[in-house]
Amino acid sequence: MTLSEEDYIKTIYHLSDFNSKSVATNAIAEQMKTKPSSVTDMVKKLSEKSLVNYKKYQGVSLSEKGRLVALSIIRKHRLWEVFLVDKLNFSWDEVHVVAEQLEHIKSDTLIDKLDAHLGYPKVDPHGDPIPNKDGVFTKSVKKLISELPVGSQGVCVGVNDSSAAFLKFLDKNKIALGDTFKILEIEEFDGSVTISTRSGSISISKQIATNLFLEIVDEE
Amino acid sequence: MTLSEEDYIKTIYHLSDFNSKSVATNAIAEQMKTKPSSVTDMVKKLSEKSLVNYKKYQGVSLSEKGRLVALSIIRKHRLWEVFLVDKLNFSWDEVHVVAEQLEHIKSDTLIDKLDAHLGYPKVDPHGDPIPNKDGVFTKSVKKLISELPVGSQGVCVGVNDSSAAFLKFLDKNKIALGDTFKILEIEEFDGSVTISTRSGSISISKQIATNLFLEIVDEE
DNA sequence: ACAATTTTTTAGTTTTGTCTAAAATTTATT
DNA sequence: AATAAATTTTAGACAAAACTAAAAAATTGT
Ligand SMILES: [Mn+2]
Ligand SMILES: [Mn+2]
Ligand SMILES: [Mn+2]
Ligand SMILES: [Mn+2]
Repeated sequence: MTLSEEDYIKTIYHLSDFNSKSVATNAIAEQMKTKPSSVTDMVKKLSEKSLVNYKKYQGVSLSEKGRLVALSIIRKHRLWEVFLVDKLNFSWDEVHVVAEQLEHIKSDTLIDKLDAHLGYPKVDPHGDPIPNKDGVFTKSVKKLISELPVGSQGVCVGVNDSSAAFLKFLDKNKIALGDTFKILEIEEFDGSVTISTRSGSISISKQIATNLFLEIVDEE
Repeated sequence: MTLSEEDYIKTIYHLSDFNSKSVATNAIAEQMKTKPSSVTDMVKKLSEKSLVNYKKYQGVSLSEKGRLVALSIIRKHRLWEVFLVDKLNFSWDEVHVVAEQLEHIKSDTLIDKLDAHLGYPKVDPHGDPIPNKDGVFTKSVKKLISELPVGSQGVCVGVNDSSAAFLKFLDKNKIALGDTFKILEIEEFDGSVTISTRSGSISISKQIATNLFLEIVDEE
């Protein structure tokens, strides 16, 4: 597998919503910052290798083989992210770009030994689950703050938007993975939400509420 | 810089004997397992970027700029080798192939933090020095066992041949970096050398003697 | 010195992944 | 249902990095 093929497979996986549903050529092109005609060429090639299911004008979906390739790349990406944060003291908003490169290093031994060295982590620094060698991972029952009713309580376990800008914003506002939040009030007018934290209660905008995942502890 | 350009620069550096002397097209082709015509094409390209000095039919040498690029790649290669051995428990004969990939990861922050994490090592697992950020490194005064007279004593600090086969041979014969050896006898007939180790004295063939470096402690 | 050999370069292809422009197909609108 | 708009594919071209075959230059042997 070439680096480029791997990037296409990963993009198709993410756009198909972990659901192996059909993805549009234009969507892939936009995500990969390339042209639709280039996507068509590559999709044909991936189809030849039976990594994707493809019929002209019908969109593309990952085959089971392709899904396993995607999960193996995602496993590597997330393990490297854990390494960068836990061992090299990167902050969680810096690791993604470096992991984009490291995920393409080819060595099964390397990734096994890295996994062991990190103590077999289950999630990456953004709260996303790390698949095992066979592509199996536990999809946690997490919900966006914006989807929860007043009174819900849970542990912050992930972000929807993992851009450096958003992650920096969270750091500045002392919101971190592992924090426990309770929904105190939802403002109908603008969708902003008041939540309680250890250090008191704060109000977060609707935009923030739609980008933070809680793992529900208690739903009164 | 592309991955391929980096590999050419590194090869030219090694073939020029760390000496910026002129290297033959055929030598590069052989080392890189490619054809001389491909080398000529690439050398022209590197010359355009003033990474090498090149005149038709005159061979090629690294410019100062090219030398610094080479040292930066070698720095990365050797730091990753230390990481693989010290942190991930690779054995020293397995690390080279993986480091060949890792050396191309582009992130200054990454390599700085890796260096710190490893405790700023001075040499890699094969005894080769690690250049600092500015390309400065201490060239140790090491000599091949085959070049030393009877009575010499020194610490084993490096290998000339770093193939997996040779490194495995050393492990099997309980020869490791850091061991102290003394030259007891040199057999004129076949060039084999008897050396004393902690565990007794052993005889090594001429071929081994020309591939092990000692840092001289005492030369009687 | 000059012919033979070796080394190096040039010229012309190939493969991978990209692009633009145009054609084909599907989807949306009246 | 017909037309307009958007999406997708095809056709043809290009840059990077490799190759083969042939030409040019340098080196070696007599
Ligand atoms: Mn990431
Ligand atoms: Mn992540
Ligand atoms: Mn090495
Ligand atoms: Mn080494």
